[in-house]
Amino acid sequence: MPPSRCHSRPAIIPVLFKSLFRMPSAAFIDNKRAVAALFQQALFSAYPALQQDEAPFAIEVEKPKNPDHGHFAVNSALQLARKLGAKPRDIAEAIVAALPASDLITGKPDIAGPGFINIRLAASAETRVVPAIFAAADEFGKSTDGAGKKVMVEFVSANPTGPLHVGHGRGAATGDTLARLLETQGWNVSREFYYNDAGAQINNLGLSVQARLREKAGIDAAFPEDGYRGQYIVEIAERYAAENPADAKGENFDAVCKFAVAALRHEQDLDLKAFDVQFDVHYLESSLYTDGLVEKTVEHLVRMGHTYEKDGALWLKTTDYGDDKDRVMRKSDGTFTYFVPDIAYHVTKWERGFGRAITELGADHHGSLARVRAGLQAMQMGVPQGYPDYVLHQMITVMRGGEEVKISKRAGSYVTLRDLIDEVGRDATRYFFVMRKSDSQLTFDIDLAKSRSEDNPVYYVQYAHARICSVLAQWGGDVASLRGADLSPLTSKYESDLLRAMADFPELLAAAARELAPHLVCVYLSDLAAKLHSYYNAEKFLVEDEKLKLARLALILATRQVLKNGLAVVGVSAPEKM
RNA sequence: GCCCUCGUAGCUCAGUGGAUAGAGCAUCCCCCUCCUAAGGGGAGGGUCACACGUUCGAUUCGUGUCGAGGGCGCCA
Repeated sequence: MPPSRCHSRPAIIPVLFKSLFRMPSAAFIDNKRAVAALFQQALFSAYPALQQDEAPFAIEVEKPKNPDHGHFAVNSALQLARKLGAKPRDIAEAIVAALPASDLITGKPDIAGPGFINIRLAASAETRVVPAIFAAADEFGKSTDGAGKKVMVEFVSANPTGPLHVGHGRGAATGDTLARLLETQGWNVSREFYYNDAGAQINNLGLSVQARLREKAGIDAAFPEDGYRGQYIVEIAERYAAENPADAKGENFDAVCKFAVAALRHEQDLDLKAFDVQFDVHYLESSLYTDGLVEKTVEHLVRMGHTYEKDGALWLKTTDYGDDKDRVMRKSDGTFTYFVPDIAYHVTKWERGFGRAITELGADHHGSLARVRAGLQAMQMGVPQGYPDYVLHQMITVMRGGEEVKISKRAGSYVTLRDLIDEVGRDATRYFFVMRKSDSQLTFDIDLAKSRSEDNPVYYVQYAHARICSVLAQWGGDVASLRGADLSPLTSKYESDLLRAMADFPELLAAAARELAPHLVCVYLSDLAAKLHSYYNAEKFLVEDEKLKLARLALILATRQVLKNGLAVVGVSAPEKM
């Protein structure tokens, strides 16, 4: 296991405490809460009876998507219309009339449409986010809600039977971004890779390599029917023969298997490193057998009484826990089915102190979800019912030359993760995989990604960052001096849009982590970049008016910080030049 | 047949219990004597698959139908 991450882990704790004291990102959220509190007060003063309810009505403040509707909107008048037996607009009038004076809000709230109350913040409240960003810097947007609790994110978990393909790439990008997201929320995250290095697949791998060795040695041998036909098998065979001249025919089957697995694991590790994905732990399925955990798990399940013997096999009554049919645990030939080590593995997650675990899988494995959960419940060892959380990513359709490329290890047709990283670039590949909701299918057009890489959305976001760097460089002043800039000249629509978008960042990260939805970060970044580009084209930053210039530079400096922080969550670089 | 996910612009995809459903690409028209045009502004393009229900309000929630993908083996 790579030690680097393990060593860096303890550093999280002081960071948490530091940010707790600073509360860097609380500024704008407080605006929202303060507005809610004002309206709560107004509501109870206009309708005192509401306060007497056992569950008093709570004001909800939301952000309207249409900017013409102000910074915040309150829809309580609509929600209360029936209960109060009054027209929504009349209720809204009464609430607004009862509103206490406050320097938070500018002007009188509008009553619009069917009964929305639209609120505009005072400029001083709006710009508060900028100094908050400067103070928190790389920590802006983070939260301590996770309280340092342990969570494991298991992802990729490819069998060591071939190179990583595009599907693994999607899993790697999704899982790693999830891990980064949880870290922003103060969780103590461990990234884990589970190797299915036991069982029929490995046997099959060994047979495939062996067949190529025999071919090489001029022995007429049939290639295994379900064998792996990829070119990489031939290469492994060649290397095996070169490094083991005494066994050029591959008669030592165990040695061939070990060699092939080691070679493929090494390749996979290199690919993941190139993708900037690092694991804390690589867990070997084979160790579950050698450590006796599979046997132990089976014995425990039998003792708990959710098993039975039938047709010479041992069955687990997964139907007791919501599965649609019972599952065989031990086959009539005495070997275990794959889902037994799966359960044993998840038991170790719980026993290793992970109160929360997230398993990132391709959707083609979703069948294992109900079985593993059922198995954990049948263990009756206090594991919560929904353990572990699952994030499934849908299949990828790969297009090349206008035609679909069928991904098949056995047939040998392949687009590897390495191909994408080499041809499209790490940043673009990661961004592309994360920008789509993981449970919708995505089409990866290789030609488009390669030949028109400038159309890739990641450049749009990175360009915004680079543009800001360029402006600041031309200004040539001391960036630190912008920290205390007077922000009152920031009054345009573009400036207000940027301020509001940046103030949303902490909530966005919290929501993306809560929903286990990394793509929301990309959606956000793309939106923030668009606001910067619009601003750039509409206004000049390096203007004569010194006060205005410094205010604008402070604003884009803050924007650069938020872009950088967001890109870091997705694992994409923030270049200073492009 | 049963289970899971999805169905939103020509294409690839976001989004939401609320006000006029968005972006990129593609098509068309504009914008660099000016901080990077890898950019911006504008036009066209939609029965949010369909039906019924819940709701003051449904594209969003529920049920059903249709369509796409995946899973349903003593394979992993």
